[in-house]
Amino acid sequence: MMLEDLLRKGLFAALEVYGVFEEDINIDLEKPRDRSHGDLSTNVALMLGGRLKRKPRELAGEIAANVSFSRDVIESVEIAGPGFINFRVARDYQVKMLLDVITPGGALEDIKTGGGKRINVEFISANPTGPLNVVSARAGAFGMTLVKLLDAIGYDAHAEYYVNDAGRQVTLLGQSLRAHYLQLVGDEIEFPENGYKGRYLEIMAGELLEQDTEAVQAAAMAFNDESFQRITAPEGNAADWRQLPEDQSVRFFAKYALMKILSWQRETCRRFGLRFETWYFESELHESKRVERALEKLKKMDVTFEEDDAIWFRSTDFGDEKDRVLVRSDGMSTYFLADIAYHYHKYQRGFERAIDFWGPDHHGYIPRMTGAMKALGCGDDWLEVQILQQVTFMESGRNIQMSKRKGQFVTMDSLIDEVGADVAKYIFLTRKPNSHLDFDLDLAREQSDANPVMKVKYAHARICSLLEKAAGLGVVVGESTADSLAHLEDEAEWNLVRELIRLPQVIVSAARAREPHRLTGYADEVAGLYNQFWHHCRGILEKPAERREAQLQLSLATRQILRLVLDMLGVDAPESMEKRD
RNA sequence: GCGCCCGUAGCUCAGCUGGAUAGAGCGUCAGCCUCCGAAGUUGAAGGCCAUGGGUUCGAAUCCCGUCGGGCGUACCA
Repeated sequence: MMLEDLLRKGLFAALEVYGVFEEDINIDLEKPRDRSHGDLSTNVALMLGGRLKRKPRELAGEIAANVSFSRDVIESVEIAGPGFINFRVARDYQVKMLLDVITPGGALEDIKTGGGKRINVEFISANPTGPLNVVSARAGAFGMTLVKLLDAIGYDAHAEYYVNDAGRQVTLLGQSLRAHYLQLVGDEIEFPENGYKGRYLEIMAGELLEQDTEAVQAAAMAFNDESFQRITAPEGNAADWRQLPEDQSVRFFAKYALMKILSWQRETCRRFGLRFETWYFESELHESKRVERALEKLKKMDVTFEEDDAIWFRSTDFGDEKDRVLVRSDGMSTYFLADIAYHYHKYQRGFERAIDFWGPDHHGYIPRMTGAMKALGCGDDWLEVQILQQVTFMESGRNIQMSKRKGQFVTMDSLIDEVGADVAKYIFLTRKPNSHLDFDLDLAREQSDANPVMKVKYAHARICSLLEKAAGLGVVVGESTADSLAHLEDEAEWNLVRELIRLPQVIVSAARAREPHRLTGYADEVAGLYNQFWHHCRGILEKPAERREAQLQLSLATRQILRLVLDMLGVDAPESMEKRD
């Protein structure tokens, strides 16, 4: 049983005389900021004071006198301030907790309460009309870490990427590439209005010009594999495409562009350490008639109506501010309908819950989408949308406007090239999801001490170095046991222990709140406390055997926990780092 | 106009779902390596938590108003 549960149980036993039971109140136990206030603290007396018409401080005194815990667990119970009850946890018990955290099958197993339920986490899902830009990097870092967090608390989380390879934008993409291509061969052609003007399409057109059909087919073969088989190479001879009727040739160009761009996007994700179990293609929804079937289902649920020759969804019944079109008056289905079909298929694929990460420009889309899922009977909470606020990129003190059509944006690749995936991910993950983020590219490029991730990596490398040195001296660091950790003495050591044993609850709270950034805060805290311990307890290897053993064990435990957290953040934990001047 | 998000140190941001004296990094100033890794560490300076009310034992945190900033308000995707 976790310590908190143990304390709650004891407190409720003491509260029975007041007629207060578990269902009446939620007992908070938290780690006080000030260490003189003990290891854990509760405010029950303050919460119950008003209700029981008692002075909180007196009530706290009574409760404190009535709770009984084994001395092996709780060393002392004190009341303080306006009526807090503070518990001091026995140090032997803290050691026990630490062992429990670092031992396989221990505390980190106990928090796996998800029962293996499948959760779909969809993120990035950028339009396949250009290279991924840096905005996707933030979503990638968040999504991937959330997947790992959910797995850590016992769910079966599934990373998914939705590819919008249908609709008008794809046609526009084909027209754009075709225009670039024809311009290269000297044809007079007007560039499509709102076409994609990025350099990458110009370059792509140039490459295409040099390739023969076989090369294109070979590229398609290399691109396709079992996990990613949707877009195939366009048929026919590249050189002949310009001779075809426009609509046909546009389709060919679109297909080619999609293939190339998706291969870029996939490669960028790979470089950034993102793994998607599924790349889901919108085109498949149309081909498999899922879009039509979703519409039929909605009609059957009686949440649609016809007006002005269009078919509408009664999203106002689900809290939306107006009803939304599913099928336009010209008979074309909307993106919204395809999206409903997509999410409904997620539901049918057996996910207990779906979490989507969207940009702030889509927040108005939430009520209609969650509404549609409710209408289809998926359950009120089945679809959960997390909005990731905007990233503003600063360069030379100015904002960079991101526009794919104009071809002005910072690519995710250039971010990885310049600051490295680790640094980028860590920085994104120190911010909470719903706040705007100013990303200073100049600062990031400097690789300076402004990178908080370095402190954590450094602490890890330092521990590795210490353990290596110990091994070189013939010092054997054995199994971690209560005995081997029994000789911790210094306050700096206990401070570290207290932080290390918080790991399970940090993971649980970060996962439940969908706030992966709590992990970076924790990593930073652990690294800082280790550094303090380090400076305060110099000369570990020269100490008497028992002290040395305890401190090496503590270092080992710290390293294990840092590795685990860094792994969740997708950040490498290096054995050594280059020394700096 | 309406809706959503945000406003915390000079700058970039945390603040563990309402707790005790508001935190970190960068920048500034002053210390700490003949010693296991100084990308570290110890300390100083820097705050009317945008603002005015409310809720209560207690508010940066919850509610309402105001002011500022971002985004959205399509038979686009």
